[in-house]
Amino acid sequence: MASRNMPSTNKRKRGKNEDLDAEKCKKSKLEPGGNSAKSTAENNNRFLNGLHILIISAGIQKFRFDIFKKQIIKYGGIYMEKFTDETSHIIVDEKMELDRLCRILKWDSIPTGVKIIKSLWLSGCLKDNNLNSSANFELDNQEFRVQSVKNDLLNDNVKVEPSTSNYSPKNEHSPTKDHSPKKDHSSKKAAYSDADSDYDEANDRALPASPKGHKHIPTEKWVCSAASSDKKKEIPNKNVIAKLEEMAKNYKNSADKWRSFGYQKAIAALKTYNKEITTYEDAVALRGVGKKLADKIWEIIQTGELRKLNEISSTDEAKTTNMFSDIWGVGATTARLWYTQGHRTLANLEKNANLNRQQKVGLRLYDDLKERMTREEAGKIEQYVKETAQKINPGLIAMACGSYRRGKQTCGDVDVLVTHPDGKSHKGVFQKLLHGLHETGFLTDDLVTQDDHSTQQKYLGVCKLPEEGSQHRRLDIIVVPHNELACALMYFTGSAHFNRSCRNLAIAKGMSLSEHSLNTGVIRSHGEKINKGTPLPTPTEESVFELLGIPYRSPQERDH
DNA sequence: AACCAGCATGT
DNA sequence: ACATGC
DNA sequence: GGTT
Ligand SMILES: O=c1ccn([C@H]2C[C@H](O)[C@@H](COP(=O)(O)OP(=O)(O)OP(=O)(O)O)O2)c(=O)[nH]1
Ligand SMILES: [Mg+2]
Repeated sequence: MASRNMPSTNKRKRGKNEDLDAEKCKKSKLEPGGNSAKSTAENNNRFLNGLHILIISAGIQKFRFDIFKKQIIKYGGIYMEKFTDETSHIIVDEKMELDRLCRILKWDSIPTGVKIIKSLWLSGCLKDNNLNSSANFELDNQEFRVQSVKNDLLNDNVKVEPSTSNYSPKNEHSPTKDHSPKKDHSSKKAAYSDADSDYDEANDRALPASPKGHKHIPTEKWVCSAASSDKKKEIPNKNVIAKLEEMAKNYKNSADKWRSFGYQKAIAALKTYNKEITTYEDAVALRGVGKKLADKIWEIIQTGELRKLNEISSTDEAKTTNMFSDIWGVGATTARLWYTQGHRTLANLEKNANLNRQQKVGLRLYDDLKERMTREEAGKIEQYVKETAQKINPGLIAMACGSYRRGKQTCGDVDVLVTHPDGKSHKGVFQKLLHGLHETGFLTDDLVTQDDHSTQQKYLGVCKLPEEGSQHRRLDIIVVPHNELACALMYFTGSAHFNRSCRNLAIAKGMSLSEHSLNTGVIRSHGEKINKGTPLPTPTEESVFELLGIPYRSPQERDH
C-alpha cells in the first residue's frame, strides 16, 4: 500500500498524491473522543519531530501498521505514503531483506541518507517516548546491500521467498494440499454464465458451483429463490465458519475493513454452500474464496485449528480491542486509540478514558446489550411500540423488520418501521411516539435521535419491557413516507449482506438502490455518482425485485 | 489498481 | 471530515 | 480478503 514506487531518481509527482498525503495527515490529527490529560502531555513530547518516515507494509500486520502511522503523526513525525527524496527513515518488518526491499521500492541501488530500520526500533521509541538509537536495528551495511541487489538483477527471475527463517506457512500447506485431490475437477468451475442474474457475487456462484452431478439448473440457479430458507440442524462447515468469523471480527476491529469484508463474503459463500467442504478444490471453487482463504479453510478442515487465528487472538491487542468494540458506539478506531493509551479493562475505561454520551450508555449496559433476545421477547417489544403508535393515530402501521421479519429465533435488537397509508400522517410521529414511549419508562436511554425531531428519520435507543427480570434491549425505529414503504421495507428487513448484494446488482444495471428509492439512469464516474438518476415507482417489495430482474424472495430467504 | 452500498446521526 | 451504526 |  504505502510502497511500490518510483526509483529514487524520480522527483515526486505533483497533484493527486500530494493532496492525498496532506489529507491523510489532517485526518489522523483529528483523534476522536478527545484525549485525556495524560495523552495531551504526551503530545508535547514530539520526539519524532522532523522525521519523514515511510513504513513498508510487507510483513507488518495491518494492526501494528496503523498504530505506527497514528503514533508517528502524534509524536511530530511525518508519515509518508510513498518514498520520496525527503524520506529519512524506512521502517521494515524484522524479516525484511534488502533485495526484497529493493524490489518493492523498485530501487536499482540504495539511496544514501536514508535509514532502513526494523520495526522494533519504532516500537521501542513509542514505548519509551524517546528517540532511541537505531544502531541496533538498522539493516546490514551498504556494500553488502549493493551486492545483493546486483545479484538479484543478474538473476533476473528472482522469486526469492522472503521467509528464510522460521516456519513458512506456505510450505507447511502445500504438501497437505496434495493429499486432497480425490476429485477430478473436470467440470468443476463455472459451467454457467450467470452474467445477467449476477445478483449476489458470492451466492450466485456458490450454488452453480456445487452441483457436480446436479443437472438441474432450474430456478436454483439464482440463489435468490432458495438460499437461506432451510434451517438446518447440522450446519456444514460449522467450525470453518466459526474460525473465519473470528478472523473477520479481528480484522474489523483492527480497522482493516476490506479484509474483514473479504472474510465475510467467503463466510456467506460457505453458508450458502450447504454441503461439507472436504477439499481445497471445493473451497477455492467458491466465488469469494481465493487461494489464501482456501489454504486457511483447508488447514481448519485438517487440523481443526487456524494458527493465524490463534496467533492473533492470543494477543493483548486483539483481546482488548475486541472487548472495547463490543461497547455500543465504540468502533475500531476508538478501541485501538484506547488501547494505545494504555487502557486494558472496562473498569479502567470508565474512570480514565474519554467516552462520549453514547459510549457511556453502551458501557453501562454492556452485558445486556451484548446478548440477543428471544424471538418472543422481540414480538412483545414490537407490540408495545405498535400499541403506543396506534394510540397516537390508529391508522399508523408499525411492524418489526430486521432479523425478526426474517423469522430468526433470536434477535439482536428490534427494528420497527412506522408509516401511514395516507402518505402524510407519518409526519411529526417521532415527537409523539418517542414521548409516549418515554413517558411510561419503556425507553430507558436514547442513543441516536434528534432534539427537535424536525428532520428525524431514525431513532436508536434502549428499551426495557415492564416485566419481572426483563433486560435492556436495543430498539431501532424508522418512520417513512408511504411512497417509500417498499424500499424502506427492503432495507430494514435486510439482511445487510442481502441489501449490499441487491445494491451491487442495481449498480451493475445502471441503477441505485437505497432505503428511499430505486433510481434508474444513474451515471457514475470514477466510482462517484454524477447523476442521481430518477426514482422508479415501487409500490411493493415485489416491484423492486422485478425492476432488479430477480425473483421475489420472502424475508426468510433473505437471511444471508 | 480499482472496487467492494448507501445512508443518518454525533462530534 | 471522520466515526459509528443501521 | 477476493474479483475484475
Ligand atoms: O450495515 C447495515 C446494517 C443493517 N442494514 C439493514 C439490514 C438489517 O436487517 C436492518 C436492521 O439492522 P440490524 O443491525 O438490526 O440487523 P438485523 O438483521 O436485524 O440483525 P440483528 O438480529 O443482529 O438485529 O438494517 C443495512 O442495510 N446495512
Ligand atoms: Mg435487528
